[in-house]
Amino acid sequence: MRAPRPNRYRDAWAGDLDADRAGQEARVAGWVHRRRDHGGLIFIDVRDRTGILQLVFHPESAPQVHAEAHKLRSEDVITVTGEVRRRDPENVNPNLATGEIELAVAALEILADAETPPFPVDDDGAGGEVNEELRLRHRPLDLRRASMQEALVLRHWIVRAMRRVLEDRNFLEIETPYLTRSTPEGARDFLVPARTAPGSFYALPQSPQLFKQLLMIGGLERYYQIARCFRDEDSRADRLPEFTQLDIEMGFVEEDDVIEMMEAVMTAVFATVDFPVPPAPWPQMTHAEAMSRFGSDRPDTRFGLELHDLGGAVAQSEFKVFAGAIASGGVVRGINAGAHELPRSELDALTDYVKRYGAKGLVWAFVEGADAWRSPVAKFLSAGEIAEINTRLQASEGDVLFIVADTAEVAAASLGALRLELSRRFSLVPAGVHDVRWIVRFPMFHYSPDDDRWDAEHHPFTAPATAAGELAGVDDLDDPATLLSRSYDLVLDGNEIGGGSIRNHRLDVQRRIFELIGIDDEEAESRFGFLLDALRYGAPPHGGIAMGVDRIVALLADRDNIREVIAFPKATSGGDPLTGAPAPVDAPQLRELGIKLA
RNA sequence: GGGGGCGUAGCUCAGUUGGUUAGAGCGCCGGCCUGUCACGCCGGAGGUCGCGGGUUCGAGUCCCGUCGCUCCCGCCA
Repeated sequence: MRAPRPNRYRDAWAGDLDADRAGQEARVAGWVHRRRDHGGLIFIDVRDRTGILQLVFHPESAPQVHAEAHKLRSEDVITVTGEVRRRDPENVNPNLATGEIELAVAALEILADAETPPFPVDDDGAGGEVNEELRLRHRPLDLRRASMQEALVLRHWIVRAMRRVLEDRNFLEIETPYLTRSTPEGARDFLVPARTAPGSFYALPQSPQLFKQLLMIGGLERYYQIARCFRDEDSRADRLPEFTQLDIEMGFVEEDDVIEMMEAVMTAVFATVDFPVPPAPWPQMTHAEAMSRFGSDRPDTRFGLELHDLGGAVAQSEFKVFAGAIASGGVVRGINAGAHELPRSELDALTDYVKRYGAKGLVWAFVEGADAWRSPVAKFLSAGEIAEINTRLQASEGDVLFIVADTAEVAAASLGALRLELSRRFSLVPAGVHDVRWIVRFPMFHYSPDDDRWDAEHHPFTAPATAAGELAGVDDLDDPATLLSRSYDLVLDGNEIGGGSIRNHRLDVQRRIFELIGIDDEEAESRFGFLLDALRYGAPPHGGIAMGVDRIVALLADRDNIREVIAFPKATSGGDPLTGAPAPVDAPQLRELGIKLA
């Protein structure tokens, strides 16, 4: 790291000093990381952003300073001046970057006392993980920990790599509004009451989607933005109400143009942090294939255990669970988990596991021969049926099979989740192996039984594709069930890290899509009139993508939670333990906004 | 909205079948210590067992409720 401009507090970073400075005077500043007070000699580890440096206080050479150093405690803020000394060989600490040197302190100034911290600030101390709410409540202290500093530094380098590639390719960084218009559909909006229009509200953007399309229509081809997005939905380990996207849109492009651009961006990101992935171009798998082989639209393809259809083998079976599922339009699908012996308790646990995804049950079977099983359902199946299932699952003696009979959606969701659970139990993902791939051609619509209508799978601004993969015109849009979209998601090791699509630049197609999802002309005009207007005056073909910055950083930093790579995250509940947000506001504030609490 | 896990000292945790004065490691405070680096040794302080109610002769432990954190399902165009 570049040396700091010398000032009253320091002329060197603690973690940067090395033997080249031996014999010279240096001034460093930082926090007391740890003290080892021998009564005579006192050792203090001082810590700044760059690392740790050992200070030595000698009683003879600087008695007053030595006496002062007795008072130092964890997290006190100090600045010291002294001579950089090479350590004797037997005193070198190989675990410390600055372990070959130390600073013999001649002058000490305590800049701030610290109360005893509520939790240890060092990562390598004894004890386990500190309660996360406590960490968030004292986030400034928590941020001093090496693991948090590393994560935020990594985040900086990742975003920097993204910007560099985009700037090399003539992208413009443009900001879009945070106070915007609510367009319900999709996630719940965060609302902001408008003082100047009582009863009316701004909404915080769920994404800059419409604005970036308007930028393309505005001729500002090639836009990007590191954009904060807001969705008022429940949190998860990889999902918070407030999150960051790398948002991109390009004019005069098709799928391949966006994909090639993003492969360049992500290749730079992976290289920056030495994350080993296969070289681009990355494989493209259709959504249909992903669902059928892996039961997921973000498949982890680093291990097998693929799903296989067994419907043909059991449609006529005496076993009503299987035959009935087929008869009522469902499916019977299974996976071969390989040769494993599982106790009944684990089989029961796996059954409970798939029930979370809506499955009514889980059929398990241990293969004992070409047409023989040990299984609770073996007696309901003919030898021929068992043999056919074994063949379809490529099963051999000793393998354990899992089968679900249900609707296509439930079978995919439960077996897709089961395969991931089994991969954890059996440690099936090889260490150090990573997989990046595109999932393309999502269905344009999905049917929502609750609302009895078709909803956009991605969003209603996505361009439809015919089954042949052609750009669809209005005439092709009559059967929502069969329509695909010109969309693409980027998946890393089974995690969706980004997604986008080619958009509708033709007014007639856009209107037809609104119609198909139950938005009539009047409603479309009132809610999206500004977009439809813009489409009237010459919109270029355009498309783009949005990447989940928090997720990308968490995966590359090997954290299992995006809160670990965000400086000031919300807790799972949506609250902020640091500031206490959300919090009640004064009555006058509410009055001014024309709001009366129920 | 639903399900699982957790909540005991400043931190991380243990606490058996309900039974004497609730423990450990780290941290903290005091003393000793001149080559440590998770320094060492000796001594000490520190508890609303998340909160409220109930059962019981007796509750950290059992029951009901509630709050907080967390993971998951729903939700997330």
